[in-house]
Amino acid sequence: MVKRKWKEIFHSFDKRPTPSRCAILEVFEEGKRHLSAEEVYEQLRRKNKKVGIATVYRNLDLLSRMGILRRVNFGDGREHYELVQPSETHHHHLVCVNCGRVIDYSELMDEEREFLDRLEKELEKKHNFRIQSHQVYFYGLCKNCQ
Amino acid sequence: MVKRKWKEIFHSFDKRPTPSRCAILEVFEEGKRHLSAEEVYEQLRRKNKKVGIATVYRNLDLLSRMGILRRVNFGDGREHYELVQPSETHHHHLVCVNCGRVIDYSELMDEEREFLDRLEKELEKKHNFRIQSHQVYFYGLCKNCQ
DNA sequence: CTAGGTGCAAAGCATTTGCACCAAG
DNA sequence: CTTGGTGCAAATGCTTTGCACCTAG
Repeated sequence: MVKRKWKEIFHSFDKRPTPSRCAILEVFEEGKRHLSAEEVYEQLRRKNKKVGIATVYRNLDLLSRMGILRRVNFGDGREHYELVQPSETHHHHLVCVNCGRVIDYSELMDEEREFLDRLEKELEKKHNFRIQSHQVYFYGLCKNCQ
Repeated sequence: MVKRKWKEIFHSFDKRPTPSRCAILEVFEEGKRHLSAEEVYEQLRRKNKKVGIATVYRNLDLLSRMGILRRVNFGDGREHYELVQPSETHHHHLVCVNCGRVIDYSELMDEEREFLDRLEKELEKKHNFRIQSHQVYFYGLCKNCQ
């Protein structure tokens, strides 16, 4: 089931909540995080949804432009996508430089948001730049790779 | 001229400071920032250094693994590289989502470092993760694109 | 000499595009 | 019936690799 809110977003962009698009959103709704296009395609096949890989790419791009998904890049040579949670203004990752494992974290988010908000205001003024979002990545070794 | 410190790093990795490698480092030393492989290649041609593009890729990778360069990704489909400044433990960017322009900034770095250091310690303990570095990206519209 | 480096061309991958066909408003 | 959406295959673009040749220690 695709949330009413999403249908509204689709219509506000003059786009249709097609079966392919809903199926893709369902994959992310089921708890899968930061998936690559190929991984989304794989999940769809596993659920017996036949969607071409080109359609997956086109819709991941569309959903990102609509603000439903967010592109993230972990330096493994392909784009990954994750659901933008309604209450969330940003989202951060620990990336293992050895095995590529990615951990999402939310520690100290309040403090972090407070600090980054202040920094954003400063940067906007100084560089005449309108900041829309930000991403923070930590790189290192996960417990298995140390 | 390639700094003595770099030669030492090369030798500690059992690699040679070849003309190609020195020429690549010189491009970055001349103030060029976050260049793609193709852009490095172009700069070399402009300086009449004949280095194959494959060698550029191989050496950008090598220099990154040696910690002399850092890979950065601005979401434009290719990797970029920049010099790691000796005194610098991290480096941040404002990326224009419209034209792709990238601004480096250094405001509030002390406060930022203090905050991020604290966050890193917390994350390391909680996730048993050994953090080596981090990157912060702000996305938005530059003054020309607003 | 001998391992490390390089250039060139070919190969590899992730992603995009052209086009004919399908489907919803 | 007309615009938007899709599948398929071909094309693209960045990056890597195989291999023969070159070069510094």
